[in-house]
Formats: sequence, structure tokens, C-alpha cells
Amino acid sequence: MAKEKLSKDTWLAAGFQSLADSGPTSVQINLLSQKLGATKGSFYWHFKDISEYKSAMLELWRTKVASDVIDNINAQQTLEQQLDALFADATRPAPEEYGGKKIEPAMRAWALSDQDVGKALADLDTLRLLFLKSLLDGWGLDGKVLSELIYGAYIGLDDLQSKGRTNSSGALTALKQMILAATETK
Amino acid sequence: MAKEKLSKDTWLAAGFQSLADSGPTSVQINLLSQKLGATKGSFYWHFKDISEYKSAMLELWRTKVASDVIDNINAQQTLEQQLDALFADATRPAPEEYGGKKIEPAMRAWALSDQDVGKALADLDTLRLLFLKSLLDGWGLDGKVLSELIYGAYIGLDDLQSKGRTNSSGALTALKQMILAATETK
DNA sequence: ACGGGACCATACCCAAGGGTATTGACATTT
DNA sequence: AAATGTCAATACCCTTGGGTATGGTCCCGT
Repeated sequence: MAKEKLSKDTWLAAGFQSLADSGPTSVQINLLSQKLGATKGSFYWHFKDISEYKSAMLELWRTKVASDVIDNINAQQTLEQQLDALFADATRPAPEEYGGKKIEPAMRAWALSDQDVGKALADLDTLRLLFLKSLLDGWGLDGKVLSELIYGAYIGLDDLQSKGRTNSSGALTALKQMILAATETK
Repeated sequence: MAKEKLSKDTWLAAGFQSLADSGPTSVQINLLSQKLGATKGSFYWHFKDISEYKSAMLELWRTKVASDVIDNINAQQTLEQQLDALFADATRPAPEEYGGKKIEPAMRAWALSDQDVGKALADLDTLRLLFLKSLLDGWGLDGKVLSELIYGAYIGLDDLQSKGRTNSSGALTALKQMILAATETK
């Protein structure tokens, strides 16, 4: 790590990295400090306290990291393209500025112990599920059921990949094929 | 909670309940004590320290709670029955003696911050994935890809259900139908 | 060159949670 | 009934991690 002045975003990126690597309990001020080669003095200049810091992480995740999925899908035309956009999101790690790792599984873990994260994740889940449902309904499919299946696979494969169990791309294309096949039998 | 003598298993069940409800950080001695209407004195009689307690939780989970899946599947004959057995496991909560809640999502969360849990979960994942793969291969399917898809859906829907987002049974039967359909086109 | 603000290091304090020691109530054994 | 063993309450200690106070360095504008 360079010796330059630290910024709010640098601190947050370190937090996301710790979060993805070792879970919510690992995002503590001392750890982050030594990870950045700094001390608490710097942290408390950029943030009032740790709850403000965590709120900033949550907000950053909601707005910048986790909210692109729907937009990406809306930009596509065919169902296949839309599914590709959705599944690409499950494979792609977070941008380097935000830790460079897959953080959604860790966020789901975090949601267990933090009410605010839990609420944000709940909102995100219902939003995505509803969006998926209406999308699939629009293609003449059983949106209620398929949205849950697709989103479930999205979450689970995301988790498997983040833990290094698989690369998950093959499984997602298989699911895509199955769904596309279902549209033709209509 | 009754006023009776507490047992090791009672303490462990309380731990699983806390774990499922509020994540790994919530399994602490003081909290469990007041949850059981007791004090630390009791805890430290049954367990040497908290790491022994957590090891006991992990071991109990591995042997009693999480290892039934493969056995249940092996007891079935047709592919459909086997898939049913697998998916039933994703829906069923833990037995009352072990907290009575779905704990695998919380275990996956715990694995982020605890090396031992991480290793146990990794072993379990690879075991299940390999088993699923060979199973599907035996039915003339693409085991490598489908095992990941099925297990991913298993994990994700398990998580969604534990967070109260869906009941997941519909999605799983849909996936089952898709897989069964794939066997017929062979 | 100097005054002020951005940025960070150092040295503390405090609450929380793990751990220990001691004692007490109750049952069982001899 | 005396002794032993099981189980739990109480009162402590210690470490960890959040938080504060204070002072230092660098830079930038005037």
C-alpha cells in the first residue's frame, strides 16, 4: 500500500475486502488500519464512528454495486440477452474501487447480524424477485416459480463461486438453455 | 424455559437457534445463558471454553444435521425420487433438539469468519457436488454442469427460505421437471 | 514566513465478552 | 449422617476492540 493520503473510499474498499475475505466480524478499525498501514487516527478523521462507517459501506453497496442488475437487464432486448446480463452479474466481482471481490455472499452473511443490512437485503431481494417475475411473465412463462428458481440459483452459485467451489458459468448457461427451451414448448 | 438441569445438548440447541436467528456473532456465553435462564457457571461446567463449545456445534452439525442428505438420496430408486429427497432436505428445518431452524445458511455465513467451519463446509460441498455429479452421470445427464446448478439452487433457495422470502418448494419442483425433461430428450 | 486546515500518530479511557475461582444447593452413595 | 459428586450462582479478572483527546506534520493561500 502506498504512503499517500487515504480517502474515504480507500477505507471503504479495505472494508469490503475484509468483509468478503473473513466476514462481517473482520471489519474492525484496528485491522483495517494496519491493512492500510495507518492508525485509528486516520479512520476517525474520515468517519465519525464505526456505525457511520458501516452505514457508508451499506449505502455504497446498495447504490453502486448491487443496483446495476436491473438496469443491465432492461438494456437488453431478447430473453436470452436478458438472462445473460443477469447471470454475468452473478459471475462478475465487485470493481476494484470497492474491494475487487464478490461481496454479495458476505452481505447475505452480514444481514444475519445487522438489522440495517438485513432490511436493505430484504428490499433488494423482493425488488429483484418482483422484477424477474414480471420479466418472465412478459415472456409467457411462469414468473412466480421461475423467478424464485433463477434467483435462488443466482444466489447459491454466487456463494459457491465466492468460496472457490466452482466457476458457475456452465451451470448458468445450462439453466438458461432450460428456460429458453420452456418458451418454445409454449 | 423450564427450571430443570441443563444438558450439553440443551446448550448446543440454544446455540444453533441463536446462530440461525442472528448469525455467528450472537452465539456468546452471556446471551445463551440468559436465553436459558442460567448463568455462565452452568456453561463452564458443561464446556471447557467457548472454542470447545463451537467445536461441539460444528461436530454435531456435521454428523447429525448435515450428513443425512446423501443417505436419504441413496435410499431412493428413481431419479425423481432422488431429486425429491434432495429437495426435501433443502426445505426441512433442523430437528427441534438442534434448534429447530434452518441453520445451513448461517453455517455458510459462519464459514467466512471461522477456519474450522470453513474447512468442514468445503469438505461437505465437494462431497455433495461429487456425489450429485456421479448420480446425474449415472442417469445419462451432464453431471458436472447439472450438479453445480442443482446444488447452487439448493443453497440459494435455502437462503431465501431462511430469510422468509419464499417457500422455495415450487421452484424446486420446477427444476425437477426440467431435469426430468432433459432425460427424455436423450 | 506564518497561520490555518487537512490528515494522521500516539496515548489514553471505557464497555463488552471470555475466562476463573469460590461457594452453595441438591442428590447419591457408603 | 457424612461424604462425595453433579450442577449452577456469584464475584471477580483480563483481553479485545470501540472511542476520545491531544498533538504532530504537511500543504496551501495570503
